[in-house]
Amino acid sequence: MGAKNDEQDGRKVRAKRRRSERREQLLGAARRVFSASGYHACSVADILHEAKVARGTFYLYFPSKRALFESLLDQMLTQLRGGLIRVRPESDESSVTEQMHQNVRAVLQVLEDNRELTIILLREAVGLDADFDQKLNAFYDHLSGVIEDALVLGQSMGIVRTCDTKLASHCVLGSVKEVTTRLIAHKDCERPDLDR
Amino acid sequence: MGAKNDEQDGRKVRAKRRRSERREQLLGAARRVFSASGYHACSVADILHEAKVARGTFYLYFPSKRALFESLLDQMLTQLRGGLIRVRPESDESSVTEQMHQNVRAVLQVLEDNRELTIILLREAVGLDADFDQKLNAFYDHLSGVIEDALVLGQSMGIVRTCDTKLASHCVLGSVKEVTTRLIAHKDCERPDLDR
Amino acid sequence: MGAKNDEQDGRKVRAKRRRSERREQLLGAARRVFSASGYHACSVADILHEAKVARGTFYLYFPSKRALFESLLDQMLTQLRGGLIRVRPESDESSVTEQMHQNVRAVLQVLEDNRELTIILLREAVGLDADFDQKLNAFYDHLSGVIEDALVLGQSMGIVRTCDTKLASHCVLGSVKEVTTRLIAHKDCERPDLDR
Amino acid sequence: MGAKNDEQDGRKVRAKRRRSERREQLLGAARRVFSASGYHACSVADILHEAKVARGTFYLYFPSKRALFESLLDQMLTQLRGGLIRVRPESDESSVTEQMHQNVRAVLQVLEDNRELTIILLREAVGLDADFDQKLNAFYDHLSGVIEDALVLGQSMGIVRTCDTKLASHCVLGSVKEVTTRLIAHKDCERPDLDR
DNA sequence: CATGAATGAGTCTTCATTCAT
DNA sequence: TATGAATGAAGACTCATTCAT
Repeated sequence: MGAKNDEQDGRKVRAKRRRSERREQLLGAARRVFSASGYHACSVADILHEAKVARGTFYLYFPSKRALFESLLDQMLTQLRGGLIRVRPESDESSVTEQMHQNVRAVLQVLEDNRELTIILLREAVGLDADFDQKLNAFYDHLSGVIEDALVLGQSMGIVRTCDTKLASHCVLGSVKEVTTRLIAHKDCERPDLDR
Repeated sequence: MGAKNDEQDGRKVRAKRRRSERREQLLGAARRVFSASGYHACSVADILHEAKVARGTFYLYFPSKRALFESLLDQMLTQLRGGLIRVRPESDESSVTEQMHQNVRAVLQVLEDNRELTIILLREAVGLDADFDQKLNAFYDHLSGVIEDALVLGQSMGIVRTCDTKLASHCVLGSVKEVTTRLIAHKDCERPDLDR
Repeated sequence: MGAKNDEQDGRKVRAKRRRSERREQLLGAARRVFSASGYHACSVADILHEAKVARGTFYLYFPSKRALFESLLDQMLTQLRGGLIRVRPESDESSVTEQMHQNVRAVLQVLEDNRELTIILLREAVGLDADFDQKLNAFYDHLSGVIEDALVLGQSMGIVRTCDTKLASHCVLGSVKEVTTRLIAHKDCERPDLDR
Repeated sequence: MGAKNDEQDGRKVRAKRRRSERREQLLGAARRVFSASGYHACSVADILHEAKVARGTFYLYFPSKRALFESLLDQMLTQLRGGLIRVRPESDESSVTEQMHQNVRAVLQVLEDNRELTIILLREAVGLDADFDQKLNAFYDHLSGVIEDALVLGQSMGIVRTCDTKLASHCVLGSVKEVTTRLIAHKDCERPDLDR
């Protein structure tokens, strides 16, 4: 009996693994084709072809093309959020600056490691649809909030010039976006790590 | 004889006026629907409906949906370029800062006056198609060039901190884009005019 | 009074002349474009362009594109019928053969003089529409009837071999059509006048 | 293992059969509607309706309406070419005449067995488009070449009267075309097999 | 009479999604 | 679970014809 259960469990586990592998296979293919030709320019058929998977299989793993794209976006946002730390006040000034740099570096690292996803984030996900826009906005608000906190802290410690921190945070965010856009467009790998 | 020619000429002039009015009518309608639902989400039929114009009429003024969109984009880029002045070196320091502010104000003004076109520029025209991307990039390069010149000048006069001017220009550009995006999204009309 | 009537009459006559000139202008243009690209491949716009006439004007002279084509076809059939003579029995044998040759020559002459119309007759008017087909068939029946009569006569005089005259007439007709088709296609102007 | 492969193979074979059945279904429907109303007069929708097949299915089997028509035409030409034998010189005179008769009979047989395709060949495919014209011309040239060879051979054997064989071959071809046209138009099934 | 802007029915084609095997 | 044939709604675009000037 136990043996039979074990056997079943093993089968289930293996099945689950296979399932998530297939999913990943599709996500990877989608990442490539979306980043290459854009959401609208590429059809489900393109993804299928890239993933070497049959039509019906696609809909076994994702309810729609749109949902697949959403997964891709979420994947990106999660990774980005993961690398982010909230800058903590510390007695040591250098430590604070260091934390900020670390954040910037982390974000840039993720962006660079996932060039395809970055393209999708900055080019394809913009203006696709109201829901995506909201999701992106929420993320950017979060990001800009983190930045603002850091700036406020910096101001209180005298490291950062006095200014409208909210506005400034948007500027920082915009700067990062713009510079990244340039990077992925031009593939010049060198970028100075002095951001502001 | 002269009378007949005059008559014909008059007719031609009126015809030309009516033609450009119709064109504007279509452009206006397209501006509204594109900015509301995006390029892909809205069909030619939507524009037709908004403009209260028949199907065939559309193709009398534009060879394709894409071409109409291009006109819209060009319209925006032209306006934006028009408001821009190249910052000139002057003996007076305040004058230089003033010129830079003036530029920023001009750009923001155009953006604000054409909320719909701005949305199209910042949201819809991104990642649409290789040709559009190129056009946009060229424009942004131009813009960032103007900014860089101003920064270089500012540095030589000691107004601007020493830094990588190219990178800085991208940051400024990114800041403007991001802030503008926020503005058109949130409709909070007030924004400080101190940029950097 | 008489003078006034004369004046009016003169005006009417001139008007009528102008009218038929315009008509001819359109027919000529249509002949050219139809023979060049075929009925379906060429639009009313093409005819307009060739005739240098405005859109509305077209419908002042012809109720539809189809009607114009019909006029063209009728024009051709009339010309062809005109050149045709019914072979008459004569005592003189050579005279009969001569009449038959004359007919063939007349038809070929018309066909050659109106290369464009011939193309239309043999290529464009085939399979266009049930009505046209009927009209064409009627014409060909007439033609084949004339031929048959001649053959019967020839047989009774011992000039023509004994055979199914109806079938033979179709063969003669088919031969003429095929050879003509070759002629207009290859533009080799020489053709032997021995037909059977 | 073998079992699994066998299973797959079986499936593939059945799929291939179904595929060509569907294709035939569409070709058949197209044959009917094209021969009834002509290429231009009938829309893809008409074929769909006749074949009781969905819109998308059509484009799964043919890239375009034009391509489908081309398949139809090719089908006809292939059949016609298939029934054709090149007349071979033999010592026996009767054998040669017999070969020629056999050819004529074969062609007429194919034409009669495929009334719809014949209509398409003789009525619809004429003057459709430059490419089709070329294809047809090539075929007719081939045909007329075969006929000419036979005539030359006949002349050398004294069976056929002395004349311009090239011209005569066109006449024979034209005769066959014309007679066939009559046959499919009038549905009188009997025709004498003495052709010339 | 002449003009040409406006019309809208009609056509082909695409593609995300479903479903029988 | 995997497959891929079938589906049909939806889209862009054409063009013969009408009509106000």
